[in-house]
Amino acid sequence: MSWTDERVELLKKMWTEGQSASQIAKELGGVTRNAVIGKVHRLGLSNRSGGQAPAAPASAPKAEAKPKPAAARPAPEPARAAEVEDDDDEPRTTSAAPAGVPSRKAIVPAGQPLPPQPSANEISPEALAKVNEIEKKAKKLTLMELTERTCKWPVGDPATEKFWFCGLPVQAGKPYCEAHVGVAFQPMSSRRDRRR
DNA sequence: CCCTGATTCGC
DNA sequence: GCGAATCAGG
Repeated sequence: MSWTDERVELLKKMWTEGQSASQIAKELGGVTRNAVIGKVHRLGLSNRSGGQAPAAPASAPKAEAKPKPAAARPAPEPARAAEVEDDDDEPRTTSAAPAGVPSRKAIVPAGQPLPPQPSANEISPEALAKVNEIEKKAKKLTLMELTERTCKWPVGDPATEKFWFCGLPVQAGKPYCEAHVGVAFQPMSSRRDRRR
């Protein structure tokens, strides 16, 4: 595969959107993430545009050159339904998942395990905010698409069609992504202390 | 281990 | 210019 105009554009677009090199590579097809990264560099969009690279004299051994793209991202793009096949014309009874803590106001079949309900009470507002944030980027995987390393946090009502799993990459050996781990594993109740 | 981007260097 | 291999970090 060669870097046609279109492909380069898609690359730019996705990179700007904050997609990872591997995701871009997957989307483009026929290239590896290395290829993508290499191209990104050649195109000179490794760092955020606008700002000029601070003149880095060859004599300066910049040990902390970490132009992390993440820091470059000005604002998360609004979710654009691209690859997700969402063509059912089905009436959205529950409507799009409000995102946030998996809510199940609707009917939950008896006997069905509820989604991980974080004790419904005091959860770091920050953690919740974080969850809301990342759920916009959720891959919205189906049960079948889950792997050992995709976040298995359920969103929506299992009884409806509008149900999916976060699907973002988990980090350690945890079942959830970073954000969801935050609300899933609460630090044990700060019980004054329970000396052994 | 999984992932990320960064860099190098033969092609 | 390209990208696999490698490096460096989380």
